[in-house]
Amino acid sequence: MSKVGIKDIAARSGVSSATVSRTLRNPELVSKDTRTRVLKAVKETGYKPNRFGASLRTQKSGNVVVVMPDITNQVNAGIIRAIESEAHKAGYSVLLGDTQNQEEREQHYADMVSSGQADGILIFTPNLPFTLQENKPVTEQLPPLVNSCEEIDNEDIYKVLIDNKAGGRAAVQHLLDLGHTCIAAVMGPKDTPSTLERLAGYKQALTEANIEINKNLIIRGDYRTVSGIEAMEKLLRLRHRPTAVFCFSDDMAIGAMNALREYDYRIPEDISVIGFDDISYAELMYPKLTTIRQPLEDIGRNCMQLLVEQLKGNRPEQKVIKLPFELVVRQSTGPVPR
Amino acid sequence: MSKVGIKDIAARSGVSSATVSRTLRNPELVSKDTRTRVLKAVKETGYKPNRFGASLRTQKSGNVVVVMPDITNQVNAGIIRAIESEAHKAGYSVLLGDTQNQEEREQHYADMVSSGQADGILIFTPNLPFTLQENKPVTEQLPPLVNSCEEIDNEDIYKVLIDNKAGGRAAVQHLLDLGHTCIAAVMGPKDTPSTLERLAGYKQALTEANIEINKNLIIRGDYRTVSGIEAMEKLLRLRHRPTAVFCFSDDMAIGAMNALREYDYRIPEDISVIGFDDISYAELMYPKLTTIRQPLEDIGRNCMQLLVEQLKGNRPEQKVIKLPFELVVRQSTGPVPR
DNA sequence: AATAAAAATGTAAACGTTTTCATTAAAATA
DNA sequence: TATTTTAATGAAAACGTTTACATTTTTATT
Repeated sequence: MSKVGIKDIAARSGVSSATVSRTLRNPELVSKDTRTRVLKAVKETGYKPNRFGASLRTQKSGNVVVVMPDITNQVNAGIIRAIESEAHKAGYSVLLGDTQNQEEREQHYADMVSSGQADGILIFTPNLPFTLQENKPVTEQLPPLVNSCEEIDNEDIYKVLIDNKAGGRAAVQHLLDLGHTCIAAVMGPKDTPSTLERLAGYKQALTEANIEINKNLIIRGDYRTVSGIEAMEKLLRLRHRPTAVFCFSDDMAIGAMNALREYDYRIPEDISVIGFDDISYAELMYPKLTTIRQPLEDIGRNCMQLLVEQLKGNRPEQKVIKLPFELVVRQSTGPVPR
Repeated sequence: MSKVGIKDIAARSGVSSATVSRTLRNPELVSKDTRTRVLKAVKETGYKPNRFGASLRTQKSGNVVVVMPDITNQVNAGIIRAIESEAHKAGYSVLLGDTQNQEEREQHYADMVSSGQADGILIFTPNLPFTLQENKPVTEQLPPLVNSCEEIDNEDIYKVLIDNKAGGRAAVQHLLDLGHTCIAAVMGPKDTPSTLERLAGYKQALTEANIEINKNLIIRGDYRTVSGIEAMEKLLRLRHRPTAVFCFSDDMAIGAMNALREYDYRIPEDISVIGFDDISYAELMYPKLTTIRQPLEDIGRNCMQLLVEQLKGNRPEQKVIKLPFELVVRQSTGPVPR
C-alpha cells in the first residue's frame, strides 16, 4: 500500500509540504505553474493525504454516524439511502450504526462523536445517548445532532418527524369511512414514541366516532412480520372478530394478510387490512396494501440537511421539521361486510 | 463538547500521559492503585481518547468500508447487517459506501482505505477500484480486501461466493422436473458476473435436457421489481408463451407475478415463476415464491471474518469461500399446464 | 542487607497533516 | 526607477495520541 506522504510529493515537485497541502486544499492560493507540477507528482504516485494527519490538525473527521435499530428494515433502508446520498453531496461519509436494539451499541456509536471519529450524529432511536448537565443549555452540550422516526423526549434537539398521531387517525378514519366499527390495532414495540402516537390517533378517531375502545382489539406487536401473523391469529380467536385491522407497520400488515390467507379469509371482503409506512413491497402484495405513506426519501434528505447546517456551525431557528404523511388507498381495505 | 484530553487526565490523576494511555489500552501494565485513580478521572470527565491522535500514531483506523451498489436492496441489507454485527464483535466500525452504481463513488470509497480512513474494504461490485502494477504480486499491492456477490475478475483476491451457475441450473432443473419445456429467463443487469453465471446455468440445464435455447425467451432485466414487470409483459406478448419463468432475482420475480396477476394469469396453474435470493418477502407473497436461497447472513459473516483475518496480518491460504445455495420450493411453481 | 530481577512509571519522539506567520518574488503604482 | 501592494512560497508549530527507551520503585533472591 501507498506509503507516500506529503513530504514525498513536496520533494518530488521541489516545493514545501505547505505548498502541496495548499495545492490540494486551496488551489487558488498557489501559482498555476507549481500547481500543475504538484498535481503531476500526486498523480504519478497516487498520493492520498492521510486522513488522520489532516483530521488531527483540523479537528474534523468528515464522518457522520447514523444510529438505527435495524438496517434490514425497508423503512430504515430507504431513509439511510437518502442520507448517504445527501452526505456524499456535502462531502461527508457515513458510519453505519446498526444497534440491533442494544443500548450498549447505541452508546458505542454515540462515543464516536465524542472521540472525534464523527462530526455529527443522526439518531433514529428514542434515547439520547449523551448525558446532559442540568445547569447548562442543552445545545452547548450536544454535538451536531438530529433525531428522527422515534422522537427523543427533549425539546431542544433537532428533529424531523411525521405526525404519527394524525397518521394513525387518518388510517382509522379511512376504515370508519368504509363503515367499519369493529377495528383492531396491532401496535409496534412497547413504549416506542411512534407506536404510542399512532395508538393515540387510533383512539382519537374511534372516540370521535363514538365508538368505545375495546382493549381486546389492541394487540402488541414489534413492527416485524411475524408479530403481525401472531397478532392476527389472536384476533381471529376473538368471539367478536374485528372487520378491519390497522397494523402500525406494513411488515405487520403483510404478516396479518398472510395469516388471514392461511385461514381462508378474504381480504378485504371478510377483513380489511391497513398498514403504515408504504414500503415498496406494499403495492406488490396481493391484494395491494392500503397504507399510510411515510416520505422516506424526504425524511433522510431533511435529516442530513439539518445536520449539515449544524456542521457548518449554524443553529437553525426551527428545531423540528414536520413532513406530511399520505393515505394511500389500494385494495386491502373495503366496505364492511354485512 | 468534551475538550478534555489525555493530559488533563494525566494531571488530574497525578501521572504521566503515558500511564493514562496504558491504563486504557494495556491495563495490565499499570498498578492496580494508579489504575483506579486514572479510571476515576476518566469517568469523572467523560474523557474519550481522540481517535485521530491514536490512529495517527498506530496507523490503524478501526474502520472498514463496504462498497455496495444499493443498500435498499433486501439482499444487500441482509448481508450488511451480518457484516456490521461481525465487525462490531471484532472491534471495527463500518463505513457505508452506497455507490448507486456510480463508478466515481466506488473510487471514492476505495480511496478511504488508501487515505488510511479505513483499514480494509469489502467490495460487492465487480470492479477492483485499485490500479495494479504488472510486475509486483497482487497481494502486496492491495489492502485487506474481500469481494463478494459480484465476482471481480482476478484470481488473487479473497472472495466469498455462491455457485451462481449451479444455482441457475438448479432453478431450471426444478422447472424441467415439473414438465416445463418452454422456460423463459429474466436476467439481471448487463454484464454482471452473477447474471452471466446464472444464465450459463440456465443454458446448461436446457441443453442437458435437449431443449433448444430460444433467444426470445431471454429478457434483460436489472434485478429490480419494475424490470420484472416489464420483462413479463414482453413475454406475454410472445406467440409461444413460456409456461415458466426463471427470474434472476426475487424482486423481479415479484414484479413478474404482479404483471401476471394484472393480466389475470394464474400462478402457477398458467405460468410458474421462480426467483433467486430468497429475500424475506418471498414467502410472504401470494402465492409464496419458489426460489433459490442465498445464505445472506453467512455471506456477510464470512466476508467480515475473512477480512478480519487479513486485518490481523494473516493471509489465509484459501482464497475463495464457496457457500451453498438451496432450492426452496413453495407455491409459485407447479406442473406444466396441458 | 546487598544484589538482581521485575514491575511501574516517566520522557520524549513520532505519526502526517494544516495553517500561522514570516519571507521572498512579482506586479502595480507613483 | 523607487516604492508600495499583492501573490506565492517556506519554516515551523500544533493537533492528541502511543510506545520505545530510560529511569525509578518494588519485589524476589541470595
